[in-house]
Amino acid sequence: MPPRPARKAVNAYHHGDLRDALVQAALHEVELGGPEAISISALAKKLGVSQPAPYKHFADRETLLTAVTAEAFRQFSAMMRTAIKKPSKQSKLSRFAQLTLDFGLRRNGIYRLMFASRTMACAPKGSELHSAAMETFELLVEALEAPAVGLLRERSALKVWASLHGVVMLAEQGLLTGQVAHVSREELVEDIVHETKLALSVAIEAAGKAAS
Amino acid sequence: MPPRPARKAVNAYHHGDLRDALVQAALHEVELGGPEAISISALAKKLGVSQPAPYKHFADRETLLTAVTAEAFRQFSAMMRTAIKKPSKQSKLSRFAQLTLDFGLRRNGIYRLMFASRTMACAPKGSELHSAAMETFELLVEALEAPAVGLLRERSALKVWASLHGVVMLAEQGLLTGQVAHVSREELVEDIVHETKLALSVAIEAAGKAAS
DNA sequence: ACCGCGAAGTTATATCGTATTACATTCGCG
DNA sequence: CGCGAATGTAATACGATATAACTTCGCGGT
Repeated sequence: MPPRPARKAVNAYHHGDLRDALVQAALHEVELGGPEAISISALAKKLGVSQPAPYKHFADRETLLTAVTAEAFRQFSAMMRTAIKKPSKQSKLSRFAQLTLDFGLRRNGIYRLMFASRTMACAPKGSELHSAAMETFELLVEALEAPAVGLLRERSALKVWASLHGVVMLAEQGLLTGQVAHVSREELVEDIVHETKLALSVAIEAAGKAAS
Repeated sequence: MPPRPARKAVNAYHHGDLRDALVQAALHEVELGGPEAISISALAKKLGVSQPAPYKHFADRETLLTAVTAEAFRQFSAMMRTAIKKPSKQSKLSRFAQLTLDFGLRRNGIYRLMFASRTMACAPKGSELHSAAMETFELLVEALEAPAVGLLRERSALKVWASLHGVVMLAEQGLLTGQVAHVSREELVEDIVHETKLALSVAIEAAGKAAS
């Protein structure tokens, strides 16, 4: 199952698993300073290898970024998967939404890498990255806990996804302060969740009536 | 009213209005290649001045970016202002929304500078940039065409803003393709507009009853 | 009229990050 | 064991940011 066997450091000359170490280290850097913060040479120095060594594993900075983004999506998915699995007082959708907001603010650097950088836009359709992102989206659809009626679920999921993304961005950019300061982020998210559920159930019912 | 008198090129040595020329040229570059594309030295070369000349007007790259972003917001606001002024079959909100989507996709580089870069997040509260952004938000509130009841308008505006932003981002990143390809962007936006109006009128009515 | 100061530009240079090329070391497999 | 592929290093070119020190010019005061 693991694509790369993760061999241990073989000796002093060969690092042993530089590729993976690079991705992990980069993820750490991105968490602190965002996508712009990662520097090939800085990573190389931190890992104790020569500056051009990373280029044996990644053609350029962009390629590394893409791999890091894919890893970030996998971690995000894993988190969500466990979160919506265990029973709770809240609905799955609500937990998904609140966790996304939390992730987006706490680990904003990574969030921006995933959702607000050019990296995603450049990912070809079948790529590792694109697949990882689609899988995350599937989790959201699942969190809706609604029957599959046409593409109603997918459409609702898109709207939630978009709204959540917007809230995170606005919050992070300080545009949720000022006049609307006491509309808390959490409240706003609950609003979105609530409206989404309502709209979806109405749409499903309407579709049901139309069919009968 | 104009902060800078825009003097003409005085002679061969002094450019005359380098500051403004830099902002305009940068805006052009951003439109093509996004925020990362602008390079002080490239701009200097394009404008026919020496490479360090821009630093007489902007302390560093970040500062230039901030000025460019503010200018972008002003242009965006101006566009919206005229758009929601003239009468139309569509509602003001609908036009605002569709125009935002259009702007976000057509002039994506600039859009990303405004809404998806670190620049905004770093703008202090009273800054030129922050004010320009707030003014744009006010236009959206105006486009809602709803009476001011508490902060209900502002809350709705935030939700629309967030949703629109999310749709633009998703569309641009190719995440609106695939299974949900035939849910068109425009349709999605109309959905958002419609739901927003509905939710807002319900909330206002509820507030009215609670008061009586 | 002139002087001089400050704004705006220039040349030269330090520093840093990306990326390539040519060379060295080690792994693993026949 | 020995050879090729993978992986790492050293040396280097390039381009961008940024600063320092010097130059040019407009303008306001005397």
